[in-house]
Amino acid sequence: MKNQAVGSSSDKIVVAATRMAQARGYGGLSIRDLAQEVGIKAASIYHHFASKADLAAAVARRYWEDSAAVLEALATASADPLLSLRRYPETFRKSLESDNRMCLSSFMAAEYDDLPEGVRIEVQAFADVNVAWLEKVLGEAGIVDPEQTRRRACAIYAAVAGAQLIARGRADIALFDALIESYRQAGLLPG
Amino acid sequence: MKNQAVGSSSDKIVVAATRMAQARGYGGLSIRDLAQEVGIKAASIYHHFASKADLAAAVARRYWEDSAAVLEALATASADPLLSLRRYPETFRKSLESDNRMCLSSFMAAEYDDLPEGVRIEVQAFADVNVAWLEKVLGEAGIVDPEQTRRRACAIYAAVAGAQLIARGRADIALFDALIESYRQAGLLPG
DNA sequence: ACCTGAACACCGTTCAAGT
DNA sequence: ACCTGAACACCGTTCAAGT
Repeated sequence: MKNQAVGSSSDKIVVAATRMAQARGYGGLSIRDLAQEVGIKAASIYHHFASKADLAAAVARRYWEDSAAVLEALATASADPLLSLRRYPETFRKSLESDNRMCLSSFMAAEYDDLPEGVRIEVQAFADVNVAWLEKVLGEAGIVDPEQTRRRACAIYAAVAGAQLIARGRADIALFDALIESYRQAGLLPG
Repeated sequence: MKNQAVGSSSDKIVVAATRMAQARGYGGLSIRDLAQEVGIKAASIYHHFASKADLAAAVARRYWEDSAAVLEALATASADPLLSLRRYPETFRKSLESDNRMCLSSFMAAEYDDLPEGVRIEVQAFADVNVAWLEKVLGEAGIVDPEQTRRRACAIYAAVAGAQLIARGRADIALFDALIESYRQAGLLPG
């Protein structure tokens, strides 16, 4: 389940790199800054990861794995699928609460052109996980034409990611809340 | 109206920088690459712009000015506000059509933490222009509770930007079209 | 196994010097 | 006015050398 023992050097690197990438993206992920934060030299990072691309791929993989676990927990915690749907935007809100950070996968989607292949795959996996979860919960809720659940799941994911992006651009978490509420009023999300 | 004469060196720099920033963001905007594309040396860029921040601010300002003009033309071209609304997503689709590029303002919203103050202001102006246009056209169409037009305008802008971001992450313009169509079916955009 | 200093080829930026 | 070569302090990365 865990790829690195909690508290190990590799683990500390991944955790710090995740936070940095959520604030500055793949391009802004600085090996030298990262090393300083972990308390080692830049060259030592390469003892744990073969390259920046490898590190970022590990970071992105762990990111979607953790996200999948959070969504799973959310679905089992609230027996009512409608409540799960209602709480879905909270997973994106949490990033903004943490110093206006954003979803690593959204940031890296923007950086598509400069993304190594191995990172791209893990970034897309995050989207897959979110859409699959939404599709399942939408199906259980039965509020959408069965033939449209997947399309609606994609739409919700894209819209929530967009709300987070625009709110980050203003460092305004209240704007995120207002956007989600507008989605509900418009009928994109269940009220 | 125009800040640089068309065809001048400054103009060529801004045009090339805009395309580069739409593909690689502010951080990925390389002065050396840019100079090479324009056919001068990197140091020469600084004869036209005091710094990378100044150049990026000029780029972002021109970007929202051009965008405002395009939206104005769209509104006057189609007398029916519902038709204007229907065509609004096309303005975001065009970036994807151009080698999977994205909205400069969306990319830079992600880069919020690393954005110089002068650039931030112009980036936010783009959002303001889009929301104001949507608010006006939504009002004319009269399809939304008058007290909710501004909130709905924000929601549409955020959702369309999100659709572009997610479609770029897959280099899949058909996904953008599907997302916009889903927004219409869900009721966020008029059918 | 884990870390490091020194080096490599880059980057944005500055500046004195050219035309 | 416009451009440039050379330099500055950075960057990701490599590697031989340390423990």
